[in-house]
Amino acid sequence: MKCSQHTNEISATLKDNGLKVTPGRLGLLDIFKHNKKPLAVKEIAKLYKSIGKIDLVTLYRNVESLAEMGIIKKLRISDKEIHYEIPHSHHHHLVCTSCGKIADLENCEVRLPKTKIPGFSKIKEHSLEFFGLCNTCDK
Amino acid sequence: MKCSQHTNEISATLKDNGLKVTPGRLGLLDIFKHNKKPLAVKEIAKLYKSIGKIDLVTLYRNVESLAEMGIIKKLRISDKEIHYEIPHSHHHHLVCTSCGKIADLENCEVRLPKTKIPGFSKIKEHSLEFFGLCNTCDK
DNA sequence: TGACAAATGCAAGTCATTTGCATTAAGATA
DNA sequence: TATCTTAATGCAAATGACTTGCATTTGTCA
Repeated sequence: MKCSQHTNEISATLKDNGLKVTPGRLGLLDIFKHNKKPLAVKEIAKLYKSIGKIDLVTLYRNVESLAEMGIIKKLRISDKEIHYEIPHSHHHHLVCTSCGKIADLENCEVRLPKTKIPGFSKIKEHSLEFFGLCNTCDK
Repeated sequence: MKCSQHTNEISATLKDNGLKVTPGRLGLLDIFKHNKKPLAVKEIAKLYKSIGKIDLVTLYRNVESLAEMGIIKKLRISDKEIHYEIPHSHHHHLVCTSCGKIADLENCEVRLPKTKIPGFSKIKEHSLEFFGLCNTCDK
């Protein structure tokens, strides 16, 4: 079964990083698995209600620890709140600066530089975001 | 004189956008002109002390209105606060996820896509940021 | 199974950013 | 230049995302 296989994989990753496998974390990952778009913690909390109960604080802590181990990615695309998403196919985002709507931008042909930057030893990830107005707000 | 010429230019831009030319705004732009790196509002306030007095709230409001008219660029590179910078030569940033240190990344060879995105009419700007650990934090 | 550290929930705190409102000052007009 | 209109400013207070402290619960592993 693909699903439990995935869960086992996740459990293994959690353990590898010294994190315990808890219902709270599995539920969180389940939400990301079924919502492949950037989610703010408040949105996650709303989605969480259908699968169980969890404290906002725990959500903040779990989301942060999962981001640290690279299972989910932290996105700084909003002025207000941090978003997280599960990395699927390489993509970027388009953000409406008026209403905050976020669209995925697939098949981006960006070439990233392999430049060595003095003063920085480890580059873990990058983020490319586009900002503008969606059709609704541009009126 | 290059300096007053620049100020006149700025004044014109302010007026064109229906904004009044106030000492507060000119001082703010002066700071950006002399500090070509991302600045958080708190840092701006500190720099402002040497040229005059201004309320933090006014700073927030001015920085926002200048960003809206494209005189300065809003950067979402920190988890904690918004940064602004005056656009100089096209560049991106490298951010240390541990201490928050920011480095400019010049001569970036990124090719941006000319893709048309459904649902979005106007794309105003983009931002490409790299996240990692600086030499100091990577120990 | 029992010990132990990590995970959780609750209450309270922190801090960047925003809002309301009365006052001041730019810029247009007479 | 005096006046008028409206945006800009400063202050106090509010908002809201996120964090922290601490007591309790629960995975994990010997």
